[in-house]
Formats: sequence, C-alpha cells, structure tokens
Amino acid sequence: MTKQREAILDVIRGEKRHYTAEEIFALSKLRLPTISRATVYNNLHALERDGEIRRISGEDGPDRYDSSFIPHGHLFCIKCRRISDFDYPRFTESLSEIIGAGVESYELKVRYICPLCKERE
Amino acid sequence: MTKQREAILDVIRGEKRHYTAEEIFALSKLRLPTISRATVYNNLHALERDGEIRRISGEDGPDRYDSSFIPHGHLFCIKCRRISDFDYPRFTESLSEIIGAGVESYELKVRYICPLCKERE
DNA sequence: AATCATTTTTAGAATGAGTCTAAAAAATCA
DNA sequence: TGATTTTTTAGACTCATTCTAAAAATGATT
Repeated sequence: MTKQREAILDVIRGEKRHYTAEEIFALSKLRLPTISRATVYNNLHALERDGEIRRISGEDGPDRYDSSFIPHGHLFCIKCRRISDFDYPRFTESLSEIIGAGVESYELKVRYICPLCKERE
Repeated sequence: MTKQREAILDVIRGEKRHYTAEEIFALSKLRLPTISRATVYNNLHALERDGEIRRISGEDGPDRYDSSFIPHGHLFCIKCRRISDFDYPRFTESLSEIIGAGVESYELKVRYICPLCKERE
C-alpha cells in the first residue's frame, strides 16, 4: 500500500459523495502535491479490480467512484442531477434467477425526480 | 424527418446488434456518402430524447444504441464482451415501489459469463 | 413560386476524459 | 546490500464526443 493509494482511498471514503477522477486527483494533491493524474487512474483501476471501490459509469460526464463495496443502485435526479444510493434487497439473487446464470456484478441507474425537486414543481 | 435521420434510424433498427455512433456513421455513409459525424450525433441525441432509441452508456468504450424503446436490461459477458438484452418483467414497478417515487427510466447492466464462455471453461 | 425564418447539415477544429510512455523513485526480496 | 519488480511521474497522446460557423434544406406565409 503506497502512500498515494492510501490518500486516494481516504478521499473516496472520506465523503459519501461520488467523486470524479479529477476531483479525487485535486483532493489527493492537497495531501501529496506531486501526485500525478496517471497514479490516480492507476489506483482507481486497481481498487476497482480489488473490489474496494465501485465505478459508476458516467451519465453524460466523467465516471464517478463510490466507496461502498456493497452492491446497490444509483438514483439520478433528472432535474438537479444529484446522485444518491439506494438499496435493493436480494437484487443479485433475483437477477441471477431471471437470467439463469451467475451474476458477477451489476450496475443499476435509475432516472427520477428527487423529492426536493418534486416539491419545487 | 430528414433523409439523414431516416438512414440513421434504419441502421439502428436494421440489426438487433447494439451499434456505436462510429458504426452508425459508417453504415449511414454507405447510403448518404456526405453525411457527417455531427449529424449522426445530433440525430442520436434527438432520437434518444424522443424515446425512439435508447443509449447504453459505454462499459470501457463508446456508447451504444439500442432500437428497442421497451425497457429491458443488458447483459455484458466479461469474457467475450458480447452484449445481449434481457427482459425483467415489471421491473419499473418494483423499482418505483422500492425507491418510493416515480421512475423516469432505468439502465441495468449485468456483468456475467455467457453460456458459451461458461462451457468453454 | 418568392420571401423569410427556422432547423438541420456539414467539415473540421476543439474539448476533455482517460490511456500510454519511458524514465525516475520506491518497494520488495534474496 | 544489490538486484528485481512495482509504482509513480509528467507530459504526450488517443479517441469519443461536442462545438462552430457557414451552407443547405425545410417550413410557413404571402
């Protein structure tokens, strides 16, 4: 575990927000001023491979990273563009049943209007 | 409906494959040699907005387009990288129930090992 | 059909997220 | 300690996508 990887993990785990690689780079740089973008990408890939973090592939924008390794879905508000997590109990199991094969992992993105934006309407 | 848009729609609907914008550009060009990339992107966006096609945001690669407007999930084989469709009956409804709000649309990507690759193991 | 406004198309430049490269630094190990 | 492997670094590069500004097509109005 290099100090670079540690800083990157800390950034991702430090907030419940879903940061982009660029944000993670900027925040890691505060701690390690010489860290390079490539290192951030290298480590994000490695951490994803190791199941330490999960990538949310970009909805019109760069990918984002999520510190949770527990499978869950993502809600995208189509008004304010905020992203939040939600739990879908036993989803992997029901998926597996439906497709008739083992599920390696899944990515579930739901577009909706969040309660706050709904109210504003 | 311009002839460009028509050609693009034909390409997407002509095959059950999930083409990339670049492939759609190349195939449309066979019919309309002067068509430009920007036109392809313009129309793909417009068609997506109108609900005529759906975009599958890229899993390490360019986005792909799907001619079906009926909600469904996508299976990604992690060995051969092939993409296929699958139906999840009443999924929008169960999502809506779980998140306690109306669902605009969803994107469900499942990584697995397809039957062919499974056999080969 | 001629006029005008609006929309779409076009070619190519520009952007930006992510990858690659090759050399230096750090970590691991014998 | 010296040798080998892994990681980091800065910056060049790639490639999907967006932007731009001019030309063409379309549509509405007379």
